Amino acid sequence: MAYDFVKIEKKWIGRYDGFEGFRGKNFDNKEKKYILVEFPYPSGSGLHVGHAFSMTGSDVYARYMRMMGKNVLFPMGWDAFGLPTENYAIKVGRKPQIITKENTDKFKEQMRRLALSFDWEREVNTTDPDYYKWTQWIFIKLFEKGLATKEEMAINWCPSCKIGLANEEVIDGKCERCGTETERRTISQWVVKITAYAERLLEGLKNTNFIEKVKASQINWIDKREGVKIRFAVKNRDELLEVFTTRPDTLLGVTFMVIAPEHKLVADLMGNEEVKKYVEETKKKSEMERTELAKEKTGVFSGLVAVNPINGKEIPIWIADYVLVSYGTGAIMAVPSHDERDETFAKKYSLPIDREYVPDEKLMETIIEKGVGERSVNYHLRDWIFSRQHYWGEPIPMINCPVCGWVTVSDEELPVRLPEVLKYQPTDTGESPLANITEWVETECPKCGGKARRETDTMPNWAGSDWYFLRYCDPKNNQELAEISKMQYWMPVDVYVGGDEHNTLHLLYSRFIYQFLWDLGVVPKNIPEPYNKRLSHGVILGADGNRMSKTIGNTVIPDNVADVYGTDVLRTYMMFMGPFDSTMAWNERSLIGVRRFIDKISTLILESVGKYKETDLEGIRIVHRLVRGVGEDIAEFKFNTAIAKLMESVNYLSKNKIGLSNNELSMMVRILAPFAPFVAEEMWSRLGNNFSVHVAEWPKYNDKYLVSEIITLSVQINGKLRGTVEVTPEAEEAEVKNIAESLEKVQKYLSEGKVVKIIYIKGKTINFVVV
RNA sequence: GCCGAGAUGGCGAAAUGGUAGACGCACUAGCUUUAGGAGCUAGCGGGGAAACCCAUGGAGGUUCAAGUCCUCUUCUCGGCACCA
Repeated sequence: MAYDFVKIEKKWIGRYDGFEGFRGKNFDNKEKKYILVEFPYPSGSGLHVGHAFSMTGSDVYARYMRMMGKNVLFPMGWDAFGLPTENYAIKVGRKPQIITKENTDKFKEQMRRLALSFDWEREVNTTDPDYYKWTQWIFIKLFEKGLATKEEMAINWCPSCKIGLANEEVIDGKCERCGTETERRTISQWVVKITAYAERLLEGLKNTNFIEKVKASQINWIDKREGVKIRFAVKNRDELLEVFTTRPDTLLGVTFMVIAPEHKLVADLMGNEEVKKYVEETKKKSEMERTELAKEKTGVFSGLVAVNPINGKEIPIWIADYVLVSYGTGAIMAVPSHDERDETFAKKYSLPIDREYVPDEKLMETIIEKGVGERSVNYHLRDWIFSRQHYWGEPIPMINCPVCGWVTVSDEELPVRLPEVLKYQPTDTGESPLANITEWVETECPKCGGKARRETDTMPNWAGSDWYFLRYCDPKNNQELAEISKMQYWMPVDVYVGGDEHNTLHLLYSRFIYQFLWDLGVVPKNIPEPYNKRLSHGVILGADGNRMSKTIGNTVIPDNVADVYGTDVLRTYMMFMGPFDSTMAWNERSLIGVRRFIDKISTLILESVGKYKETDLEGIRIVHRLVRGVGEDIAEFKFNTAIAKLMESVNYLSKNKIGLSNNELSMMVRILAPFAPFVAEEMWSRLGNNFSVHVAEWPKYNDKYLVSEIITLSVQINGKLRGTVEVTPEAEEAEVKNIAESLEKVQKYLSEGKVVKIIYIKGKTINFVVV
C-alpha cells in the first residue's frame, strides 16, 4: 500500500497553517474570484458531515480556481449568536462568550483537518464587538431612514424559549426551534420595513445568475399580485370600505363583503354583543388554532351594509377571520360564484350566490372612469420583526428618553457591548433578560443628557449574516464596515454556496440590507446585487436513508471517518457520492471503493516517478483528455463525474501498463490535488517540485491530443443498432457506407428491403433507412 | 391547492437527440494470501441455445434516430399555503 495517509498528512498539514498561497490579495492584477460558502453556527456538537460536504465542494472549486491563475477569496467565519449557545450557557452557568470560543476553536481544527483552504486572515465572528459594531451601525441607519420603527404588535410568542418569533420562524403554529405551540402576545417590537424594497428585491433578481429554483423561491416569497383597490360606500356612514381584488371583472358578482376582525371599522361595532363575542374569541385563538380550523370558516354579520359602486346594489358586510388584516386592505368583496373560499363561507351562513354571473373584463375601465378605484399592487412579503427578547444577540443600539423619545446611540459609542454577566435568564414578562441588568440599562440620553434607558431587545440571528460577505473584503477595518475600494475589487460574490433552507430568508434579508447600503452609498455604485451565482448544495442522509440525527443515532462525524480512511479519501468520497446538489445517503462500502482508488493512483504515480523517459502517444492522449474533462467538470461543480473520469483513466493506464513520464505524472498529480490535497502534495514533492502543488498552474491540454486516430461509429438500420465500424474521425460518408455495408449483419438487413435514405452524422453514426 | 426538483440495474449513479447503464458498491467464478470484511483477473439490466427481442414511472406524439424534445398522466421529495 503506497498510501500511508497518517504519515503523509502529518508531514504536510502544518505547512498550510498561515500559508500565503491561500490568501486573497487585495487589488491583485489577476482576475478575482470571490467564492463564498455559508459560515456555520458553531454548535457544541462540532462540524458535521453536511458542513464537511458543502465546504469541501466549495474548497475543490476554490483550489481549482487558484490553479487556474485566479486571485481567490475563500473566507470563513462564525455566525455565532444564537439560542443553543445561550441555553447551554445558562444550563452550565458559564459565559456564552467562552463557550463560543471553545466551539469555534473546535470547528476550526476540524476544518484544518479537512484541508479546507480558507483564508484565515479574514476570519469574522458575528459575536465579536468589532464586528457587531457595524451590525448595529446598519440598524442605526435603518432607523435614521425611517425603515426601523418600534410598534405595538401581536407577535408569535414561544412560551418555552420565551422569545418572540417572526412569522417565518413559526412552523405549523409551533416554534421552529423547540416545537412548542406558540401564543399571540402584544409586545412593542422593532420592525424593519423590508416591504419598502419589495419591488427592488424582485427586480434585482435580473442582475443575478441564481439557479432557477432559488429565483423562484425569492419570487414566491415576495409574491407580487397586481389588482385593483375599490371603494364601497357604507350605508349611513361617512367612511368608505376599501377592498383589494385581483378580479375586478367579478365586481358585479359580489353578494357580500368580509372584513377582518381586526379591521378598523370593527372597533365601533363593539356595542353589538354578537360582534363583540366573535372578535374576542378570535383574539384568543392561537396561530395553531387558526391554521387547524382553516377549513371551518367562522364569522358574524356586522350589521353594516355596503353599496356596490357600479350598480348601487346593497350588500351585507360580514366579519370573519379568514380575511387577514395584514394583507391588502383587510377587507374583501366576496364573489362566491368565482371564489371557493367565499363560496364555502356563503354556504355556511346561507348568503346569496349569484351562479348566473359572468365576469366582465370591461368593468376594470368602468371602475377607473367612475373614479371608484385604481390599480394597486400587493406583496405577500411582510415587514420584518427585528426584536428578540434574548441575551445572546446584538444589542439594538437605541436609547429611550422620556423627553426625546427613541434616540440612536452615537457612532462614537458603538459598539453597544453586551454586558458580560452570568445571570441573564429569560423573563416571563416578555422583556429581554438584559432588562434586569440595571447598571447597563440605565444611561443618559445622547440628545438631552437626561436619564434614559437602553433598548434591551437584541437582534435576530439574521442580522449578523446579512452583511458578513462585505466584511470579508476588509475584516479589520474600524473606520467603516469595509473600505469601498476593497469591495469594489472583490464584490460581487461570484459563487455563493449554501443550503436550500437559506434560499428564501437569508438570501432575501441580505439582499435587502445590501440594497439599503447601496442606497446609502457605502457599497459600490456599479454593483447593485451582492451575489452573482447562488448554488444550493445537497444533503447527506444517514446510512439508513434518514436525516442524520443524534436521536436516531445515524450521524457521521467527519473526524472519525478521517481517522480511519484519511482526509483525502473522505473528501474524495464525499465528492464522488453523487451530484453536488442532490440528496444522498452515506455508504461505508463506497468509501472503501474510493480508498482503493486513492491507493491505486498513489501506487501508479509513486512507482512511476523517474521510471519512464517518455510517455507514448496513447498515454499522452489519456492524460490530456483527462485534464480537460476534470477541469470542465470542476468548473460546473460536477465533482462526481470528474472523479469517475480519474478512476477510469487510472484503471486503463494500469491495466494496459502504460507508463507515464514525469511530465504526464505531474499533470495527473495537479488535477488530483483539489480532491486529495495531502497525497497530491506528497507526489508533487516526490516529483521534485517545490511546495505547493496547490498553487501550481493547472495543466494545459493540447487540442491535438484530444482527437483520436480511430473512432467507433454506430451502424444503425432504421435507427436500431446493428453494428459498429472503426474509421478516422474525418471519414466521409462514402467510405463509412462502404465499410458498414460490408458487415455481414448489415448486409442481411439491407437485403430485406430497399435503402431509401442514408443519414450520416460525422463522428457519431450512420443510419440506413430501409423500407 | 400553488411553486420547485425528481423517477434509469440489487444499490449510489453516467449519458452535446446518435452504441443506455460510464464510474463506484454489492454479487458470482477463478487466482492469491498464514488469515481476512485484504489484493488480482473475469463476469454482472431482463428473456433466449442462438439469431434476436424487451428495457430509462405510465400513455400518446415529433424524428431516420428519444432517457434526452412536445402533450397528458401517476408517484416521490423539498418549500409555501384562507394572501382576496
